Amino acid sequence: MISSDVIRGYNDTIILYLLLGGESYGYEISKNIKELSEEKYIMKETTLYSAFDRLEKNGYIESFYGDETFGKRRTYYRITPKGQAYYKEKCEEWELTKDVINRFIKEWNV
Amino acid sequence: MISSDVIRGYNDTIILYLLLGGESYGYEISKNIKELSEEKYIMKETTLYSAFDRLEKNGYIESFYGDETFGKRRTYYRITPKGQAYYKEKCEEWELTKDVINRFIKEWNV
DNA sequence: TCATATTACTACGACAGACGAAGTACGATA
DNA sequence: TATCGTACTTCGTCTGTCGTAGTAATATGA
Repeated sequence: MISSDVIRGYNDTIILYLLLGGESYGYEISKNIKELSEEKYIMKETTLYSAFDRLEKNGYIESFYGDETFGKRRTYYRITPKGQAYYKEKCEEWELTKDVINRFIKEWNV
Repeated sequence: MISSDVIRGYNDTIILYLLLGGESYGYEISKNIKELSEEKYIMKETTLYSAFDRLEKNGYIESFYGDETFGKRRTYYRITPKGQAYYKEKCEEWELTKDVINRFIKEWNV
């Protein structure tokens, strides 16, 4: 399992990535993260929803209510152009980060 | 420049890596990080020294005073066997983390 | 029919780690 | 005499994560 301190800086990016694939809502995104990571990373609910707030405050996503006539009402999110630009930036940063951290990592493939 | 939230989970690992190369002290480690990362990552002093405290509390490093007869007295650190084991663990975790985050990253090499 | 599970959140409070600002202490150089 | 570089230390703030708990609706099974 991956410790949250490691992935911390990428929670927002992970959410934005999934929203690039179309509008979605909390519970679905949570399941998608679990699936795509093959259970190796599970984002906690509170972490997820606080990330939505932060992303919306920054203008990276927009929220709206679904028109479900059944079940509990969902809050849907869609990525904004600003969010897409931010996502792209983060992807570039990631390549740099990988490169830098790798310099401090040894390979133990013995 | 790399944002600190990203590298957060690896500050301890970075320090341990440098201590694997031999005993050292804060200021030197700070400079080594700067050099090895080619200025792409600069660990803040407060972050560095609080990491030392944490690492020592966890038994991953040991501290001792240098016997400088000039200049301000340095606190040296050396990595313990427990610290080496922890470092190794972190290296393995890093491979997993890279793999997971990569699944949420797009390549923009256009 | 009653309990439990699943979906879909919200609120609250605690905690850890990063970091800015400022200060201390020493030596070397200009 | 002043400033720069070395080598830290203290203090307080902020952000993000997360545990706990609660709400609200539908679906499933005994």
